[in-house]
Amino acid sequence: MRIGELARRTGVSERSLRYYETQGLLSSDRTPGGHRDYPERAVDRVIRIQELYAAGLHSEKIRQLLPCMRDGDGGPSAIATPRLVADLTAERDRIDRMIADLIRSRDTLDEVIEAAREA
Amino acid sequence: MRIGELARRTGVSERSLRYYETQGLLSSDRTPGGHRDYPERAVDRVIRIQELYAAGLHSEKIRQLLPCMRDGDGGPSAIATPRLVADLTAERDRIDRMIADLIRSRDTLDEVIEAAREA
DNA sequence: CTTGAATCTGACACCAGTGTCAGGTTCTAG
DNA sequence: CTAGAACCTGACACTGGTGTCAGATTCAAG
Repeated sequence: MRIGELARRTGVSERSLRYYETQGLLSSDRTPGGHRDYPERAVDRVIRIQELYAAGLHSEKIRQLLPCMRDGDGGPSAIATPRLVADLTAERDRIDRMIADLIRSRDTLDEVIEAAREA
Repeated sequence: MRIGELARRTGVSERSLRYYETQGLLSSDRTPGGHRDYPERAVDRVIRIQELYAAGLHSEKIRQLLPCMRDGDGGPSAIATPRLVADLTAERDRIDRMIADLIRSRDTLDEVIEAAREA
């Protein structure tokens, strides 16, 4: 599929999709004229990438991580090195703390919203 | 207490504490010489502010929100306006989606980490 | 009083993913 | 063939909370 459709289906801008490519996160075939052509499984991959970005991982970590992930069609094509596992474990713990923080903030908002609803 | 102690106890840099003040999020008394002097409850407030920042709220929203929050000593000093409630509800939903995304990313990392541990 | 630690203000830089624009090329329906 | 939509590359800017530095002032212990 073309970049426009991929953008529409993932909710990620064309700009970002091209950026992902420069970062080695996303590859594409090219038409004879040079237009990008993506396989169906690019949709899942882009969504994963977007989620990982949202989780605060940087391009480089995502790039290292991607080959170790279970892909849409089949198992992972690589196993994380001990070094990478250590990094990812740290990221995991950071994400855990982030989730806890977000829950507290959500509770705070709920409290204020509820107080206003009761008034 | 002084800004150094507040920074230590909250884990927020002095730089950020001063920035919060310029944004109207945090007030302080001043010593005759001009040094900031914080009350004990500033600790909780700073932590709340930090959490809200981490949740993606901008200064302006936090500034509007703070007076409506239940403080350490007593109820809220203001009730959110309908306009603010609408904003906060949108933020709340955004945070909900963010939490869901984070959980997916955490699961992804766990999978990769586990795969490496088994290997 | 002295001295070192702590604090003050103001300014500059950064991060890194994303928005946007320009100017040109490719694709595809009619 | 043609027109318009879609895509290409490259470049510039932004965002906004935070790090950091400089130079001056204040605080508190000896």
